[in-house]
Amino acid sequence: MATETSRSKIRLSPLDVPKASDVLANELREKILSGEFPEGTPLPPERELVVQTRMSRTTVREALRVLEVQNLVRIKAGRAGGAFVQRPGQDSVADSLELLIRGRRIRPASVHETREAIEPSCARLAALNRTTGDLQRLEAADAAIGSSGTLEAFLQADVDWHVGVATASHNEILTGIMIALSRAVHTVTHTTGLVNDEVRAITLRAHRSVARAIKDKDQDAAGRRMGRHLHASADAAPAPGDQPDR
Amino acid sequence: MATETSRSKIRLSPLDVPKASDVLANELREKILSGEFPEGTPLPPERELVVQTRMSRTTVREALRVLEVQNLVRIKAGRAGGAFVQRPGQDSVADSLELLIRGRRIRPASVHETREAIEPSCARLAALNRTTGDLQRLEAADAAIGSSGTLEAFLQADVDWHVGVATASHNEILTGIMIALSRAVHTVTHTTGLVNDEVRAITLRAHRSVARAIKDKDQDAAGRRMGRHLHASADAAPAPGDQPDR
DNA sequence: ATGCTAGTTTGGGTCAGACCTTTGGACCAG
DNA sequence: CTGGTCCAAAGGTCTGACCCAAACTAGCAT
Repeated sequence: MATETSRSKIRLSPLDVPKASDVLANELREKILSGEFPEGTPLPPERELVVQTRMSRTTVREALRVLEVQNLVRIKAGRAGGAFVQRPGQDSVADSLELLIRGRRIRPASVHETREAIEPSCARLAALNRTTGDLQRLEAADAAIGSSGTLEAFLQADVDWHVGVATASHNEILTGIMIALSRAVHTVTHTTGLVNDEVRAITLRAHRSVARAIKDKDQDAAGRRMGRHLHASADAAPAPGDQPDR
Repeated sequence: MATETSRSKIRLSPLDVPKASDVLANELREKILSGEFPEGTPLPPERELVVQTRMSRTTVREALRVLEVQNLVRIKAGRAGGAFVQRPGQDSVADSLELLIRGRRIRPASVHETREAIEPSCARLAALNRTTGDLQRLEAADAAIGSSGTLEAFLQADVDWHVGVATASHNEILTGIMIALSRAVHTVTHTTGLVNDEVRAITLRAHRSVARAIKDKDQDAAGRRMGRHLHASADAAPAPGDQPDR
């Protein structure tokens, strides 16, 4: 069994043979991320890239498609169209987190757990870094909660408020994560949701209380109140033994 | 300036005309996420999809490529190759966060801020949910820190330990985020890093102290100590005015 | 029988070229 | 000022061919 077929001691680590389209994609990605291509720059048209790279149009297109999926370029058709450089935003993080949550069947409870882990910190940072513009946005979202509205409108306003707090933290990473979590919560609650007037009133009061702390730059109070708010709404939503996956 | 050129009040939201390849990609993505195609299932070969969907191979390939970038399938060449269904893992979240951090020139300070926001919560959850296997992994990482080693080895071990804590929280979302942040910190520190024996000793002591709390299921202590550890290492690393981008 | 070697098959990767569709602009008619 | 017509640029799709990689298979030589 132990047949050593090699007569030479020369050893090579397994070579990777990258696909041509990946090579191009990587090349372009580097130039984008390094800032060599600032935002909005149009990449050369596909047929132009073909002659420059000596690759086929198929390959060039695949590379561009990859970058598009990664939200590094936006591709428009038609005259004056083409691939335009874009900096990746919080949305792309949100997309991939959404895939993770859906694909892995992550329990809503886990999502909530994550929010409880993160949002108080968001609130603390918001209290530290908020601008007056941030405060206005929070108030606007709250206004939409109290008044009127369908279930859909309520959920949207609630999400807006929480994302607003994250934005006020002026930390783009946390903001991206919160956008993702909010989306997930939104869709889940949409189906599970029982939302009556009492819930609205309670939510509104909690939000206002947190917002006041943020306005007063009181980090501790902001974090503490946000924690309580989340904990309370966790109790309100039924903790389902529905899909006890992991 | 206020020229209202429209005489009609009828408003339509912009219609999207999805690309054929996106239609296919979405279709397949749904079936994957819904669990209809369990992990490891081979999708039909490209040429087979062509006859089933009546699309060209180009289009089919583009769709598959999209799914590959989203980490929903793994594509292998050669006989018995093809596209195999894969559930998205923490890595894909890490990838997109990495793009965000690099592409937006997020300051190392912001990354650290995010860690300080998240890791104490990870530690608290770890204290709640850790298994004995988790504890062993933490010890292993710490062993690698103390002994020997190049700068590279130290950083890797440190990252492993922190990811280990996240893993012990048994919250896949937090784990994914931590993997991403760790990677980012790793590369940054790699260049900036000043790491002497004293730093190693201090790091080791802090880790052990957190690990003990996790072992004892003492949530408060775990969270508190992790917070202090991060705060301390933030001071150790120079707070650079290097790239004060935003 | 054993073990290497050369085909063979299945499937992805790349290429070249044609044609379709979308979009912006220019120009013209009412 | 409005609506039509046409053109050109650029992405989107299709066809069909060929090239490579991987896994199996059949011989052939020892």
